[in-house]
Amino acid sequence: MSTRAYGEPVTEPRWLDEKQARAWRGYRRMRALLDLQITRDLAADSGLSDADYDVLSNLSETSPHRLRLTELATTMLWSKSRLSHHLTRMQQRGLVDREECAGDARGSIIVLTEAGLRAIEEAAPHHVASVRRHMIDLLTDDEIAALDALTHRVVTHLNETT
Amino acid sequence: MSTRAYGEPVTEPRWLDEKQARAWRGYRRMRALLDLQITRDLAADSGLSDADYDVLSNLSETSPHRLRLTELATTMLWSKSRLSHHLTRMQQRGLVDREECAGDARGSIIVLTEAGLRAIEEAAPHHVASVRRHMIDLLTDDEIAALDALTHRVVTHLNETT
DNA sequence: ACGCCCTTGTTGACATGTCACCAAAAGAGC
DNA sequence: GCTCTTTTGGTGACATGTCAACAAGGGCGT
Repeated sequence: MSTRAYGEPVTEPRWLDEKQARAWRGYRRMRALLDLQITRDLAADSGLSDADYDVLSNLSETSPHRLRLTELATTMLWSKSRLSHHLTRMQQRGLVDREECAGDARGSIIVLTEAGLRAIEEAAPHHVASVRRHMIDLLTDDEIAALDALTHRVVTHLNETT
Repeated sequence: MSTRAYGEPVTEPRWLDEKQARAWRGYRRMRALLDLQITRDLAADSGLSDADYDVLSNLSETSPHRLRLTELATTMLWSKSRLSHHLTRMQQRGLVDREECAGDARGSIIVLTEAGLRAIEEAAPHHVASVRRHMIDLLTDDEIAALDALTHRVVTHLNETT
């Protein structure tokens, strides 16, 4: 006979075993600490926030340094609202600009300005050094390979989960 | 003779090689997608935010279900200010309570309420299932071990960087 | 052309996080 | 006991993120 009391879930939850729990907690802690450190480095070296850097980085990787707002939002996994607000602030600082979209009067094309380009070009070397120092250079080749494989599998799964 | 122009950095930045870049981008993307998904699951299953869950989880893991604010903040890597604000909101929802600290009149002891305990106990199984579904169960034993080793090494390094 | 529905980007209200500052109390040195 | 410094937790102003609603335009069928 079952010992399950009224209201208890039918299936006993499958808790994480010790190794899984260690890995999960380690991931969470690394995530938090790495974020703090990289944010600090970025602000100290370049006066940019993570969000600023991401926007500039994505824009600078396109050929004519411009993207539709929706496209940029999708790439960055941001809501259009969040991006619009953030771009307004970056525009006031002269890092990006908005252009009208030929062929779609609703459209807003986000352009990397000269100042924005300079900002990301100056920030990038410091940022890469920071990423190396606090993570990449601490890993073996095998670990880099494992991280690559594992993260891409999880990403694929999450993309399919819509 | 050097071709370094005036103002250029003395040392050429060591960019990431292809494998490192793939791993780094994969990590960043997994981080973002996993966050979104787990936040969604948590809200849908339990009506809690990530922040709520973290607070409740840390409190529930202590013996008498209470912690000094500073201690909790340190454990969570949050600022005292952020924690204080968040606790005020959680207190209004009845999930936690503040007690005076015997022996230190400045002190604020954060207590998990009955409602808070119920909330975390109901949320936990769903949350673990979510973590499994979107990450842990997608990894091999070797990958779990690699993740464990790698994250703890990075965490140790970051802790030493003060 | 017209009606209909979808997409686009923005906005304002509100939730949350950050930062600088503060009062009160604890702790250290004398 | 008495300064002086540090720690503690909180607060308000402000920066940032979320959410729902919106106006304006595109695209489609007829």
